[in-house]
Amino acid sequence: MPTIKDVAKQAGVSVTTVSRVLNNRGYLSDDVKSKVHKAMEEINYQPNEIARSLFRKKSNIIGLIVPSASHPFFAALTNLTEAYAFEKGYKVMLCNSNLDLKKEKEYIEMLKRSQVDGIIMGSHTLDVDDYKALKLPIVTLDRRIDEQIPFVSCDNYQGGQLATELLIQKGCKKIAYIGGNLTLDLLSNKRYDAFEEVANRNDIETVLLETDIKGFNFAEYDDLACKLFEEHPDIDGVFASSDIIASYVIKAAIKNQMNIPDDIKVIGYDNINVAEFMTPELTTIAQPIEIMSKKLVDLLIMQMDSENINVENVFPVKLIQRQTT
Amino acid sequence: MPTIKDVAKQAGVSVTTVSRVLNNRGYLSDDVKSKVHKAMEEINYQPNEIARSLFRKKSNIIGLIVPSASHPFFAALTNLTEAYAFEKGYKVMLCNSNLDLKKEKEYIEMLKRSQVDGIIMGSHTLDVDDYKALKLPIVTLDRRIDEQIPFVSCDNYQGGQLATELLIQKGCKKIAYIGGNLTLDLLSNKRYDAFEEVANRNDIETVLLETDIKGFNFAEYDDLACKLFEEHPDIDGVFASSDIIASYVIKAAIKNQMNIPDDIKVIGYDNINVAEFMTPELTTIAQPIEIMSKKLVDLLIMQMDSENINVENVFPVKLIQRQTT
DNA sequence: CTGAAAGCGCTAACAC
DNA sequence: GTGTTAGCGCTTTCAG
Repeated sequence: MPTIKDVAKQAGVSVTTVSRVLNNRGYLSDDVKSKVHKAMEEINYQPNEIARSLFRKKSNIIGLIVPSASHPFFAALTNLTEAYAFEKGYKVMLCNSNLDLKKEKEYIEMLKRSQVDGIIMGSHTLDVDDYKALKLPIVTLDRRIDEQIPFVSCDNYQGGQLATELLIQKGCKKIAYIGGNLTLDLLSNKRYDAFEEVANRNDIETVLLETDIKGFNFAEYDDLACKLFEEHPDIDGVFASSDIIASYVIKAAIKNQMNIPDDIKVIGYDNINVAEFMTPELTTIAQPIEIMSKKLVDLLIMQMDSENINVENVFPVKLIQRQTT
Repeated sequence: MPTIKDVAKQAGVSVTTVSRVLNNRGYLSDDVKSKVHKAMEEINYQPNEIARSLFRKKSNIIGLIVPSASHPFFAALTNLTEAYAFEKGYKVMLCNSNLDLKKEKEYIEMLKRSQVDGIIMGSHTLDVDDYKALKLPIVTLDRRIDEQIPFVSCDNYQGGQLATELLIQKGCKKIAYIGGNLTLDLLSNKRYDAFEEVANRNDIETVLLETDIKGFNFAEYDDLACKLFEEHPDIDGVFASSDIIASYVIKAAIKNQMNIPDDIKVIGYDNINVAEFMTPELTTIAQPIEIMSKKLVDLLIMQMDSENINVENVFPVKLIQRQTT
C-alpha cells in the first residue's frame, strides 16, 4: 500500500503539500496540484482513513445496534440507515444483539474502542445509567432513556388506537393483542396501552399474549398464535404488534378453518413488504421507516456538531386498509 | 477519553508496561499487572482500536457488500455473517450496493481506504479485472471470478434440477422460470440451465421471465407475475428463483382464481422465513445460509493468515416439500 | 522484569 | 506557496 510519502517522492514535493491537495486546504499552484494528482494516479494511492481518523479523532463510522438484522422491520431500517449514512459520509458498523444483555454490552464497548462517532440503538436492553455513562452521541429507537438522549419513534399510542378502533368498528366483540414482552421498557408498549383503553371504553373483551423477553423467535410466534385460538376459540379480532406476528396469526386462523376477514379480523404493524405480497393482503399500521432512518442518522450527526436537537422525534403512523379486516 | 499515557501515570509505570499488560506480552510481575489493571478501572480506560489498527496494519474489520440488506435472503446472510464474524473477532462494515455499478465501485474504494482486512462480495456487478486488481482478501457469493478468488455458493444446478423435476413429476405440462436477469454473471443462472435441460429432456414446454438487471424491485416482481398469467394462462407450474418472487406468483395466481396446487404448482428458492409462515406454505429449495455465512468469513480469515483455501466452496441444497406443489 | 524512543500514515502549526 | 516538524495513541525493538 503506497503512503503519502510515496506520493510526495513520486511528485517531488513534500508530504505536507500532498496532504494539502488531498484536503484542498491552503493555496497551491495549479502546477503542483496536477503533479500531485498525477503521482497519486501513477502509484494508485488511496489515503489511509485509519491514520486520518487517529489524527482527527473522528472515524466517520456510526454503530448500528439492532436486535436482529434479519427481522424484516430491522432489515428495512438497516438498509435505509446505511444508505442515508453513506450519503452523509458515514460508514455503518452493524451489530446484532439478539436482545441479549451481555452481547449488547460487548457491542457497545467494542464500538467505543473502535472510536465510532455515534451509536444508533435499535436494541436497548440495558439500564438507563449504562447509556447515560456512554459519553458518546447516541440516539435510540422506540425508547425514552432520559431527558437528554434523543429518541425516534412513531406515535405508538396512535397506532394502537387506530388498529383497535378499526377492529371494533368492523364489529369485533373479543379481541386479542399479541406482541413483544411488555416488561421491556419500550415505547411500542403504548400500542398495548391504547388497545386496552379503546377496548375498555367500548366494553370489548380483551386477551393479551406476550412473547418471551428475547423476542424475535419465529417459532414462538407460531406457538403463540396456535395457543390463542385453542384457548380462545371465540376471538374475532387480533391486533399483532408486527406484521410477522400477524402472519402467524393468519396462518393459525386458516389452519383452524376460520374465514378471514369474516370470522376473524387481523391487523399487523410496520407495513413491511410481506404485508403487501401475502394473501390475503394484510391490513396494518405503517411506520415511515425511511423517515425514521434518516432522522436517526441526522440526530447523531447533529450531536457530533453540537447542534441543538429535539429529544422527542415522534412521527405519525398510517392505517393501511387491506384484506384482513 | 483517557489514553495509555493516563493509565501509565495513574499506575506509576511506563506506557510500555501498560501496553504489555494490555496485550499480555512478555513477563510482568503480578504486582505491576494488578496496579495497571486497577488504574485502568479507575480512569475507565478503553484501548483505542484506531491507533492499534494503524500500528498493526490490521483493522479487524471486514466489509460486507450486499445488493440489499432488506431482501430476506441477504438480511439472513447479513445477520449470520455479522454474528459469526463477531465471534471470530471481526467487525462488519455493511454496504448496500443496490446492484448499482457506480455505488459498488465507491463502496469498494471506501472499504480499501478504511483498511478493511477483507471483503465479502454478496454483490458483484463489476468486471473480473476490477476484482483481481483489489490486492485484498475477497470472497464472492455465487459468482466465480477466476481461478484465484474463492467463492461460496450452493449447487445451483442441483437446485434447478430438483425444482424442475418436482414440477414435472407432479404432472406439470407447461412450466415457467422467473428469476433475476441472466446477463449478470452469476452462478445462480445455473438454476435456469438445469430448468431448461430437465424440461427439454422431458419434452415439457417452458417460459422464461427475467427481472431487470437491477433486480430486487418488488413492484417489478408483481408485474412479472401478473404478466406471466396474462400471456400464458395455460401455465401449470412455476419455478421462481427466490421465495419472494414465488410469493408474488402465488398472489397473482390466487387473484386469477387459480387453485394451488391443483391448477398451478409453485416452487421457490432460499427457504427464508416467509416460505414457512405464508399460506399456503411454500415448497422451496433450501440454501444452508448459516453454513454459507460461516464459510464466507472463514475463507476471508484464512486468506489473511495465508492459509491454503479451496476456490470452490459449493454446498448442497435441499428440497423442502410444502403445500404449493 | 521494566523503560526510552522510534515509528505506523496522516495533519497542522509554524517557519521561510 | 511550500517545507520542517511534532504529535494523534499505540506497539515494539533495544537497552539496562
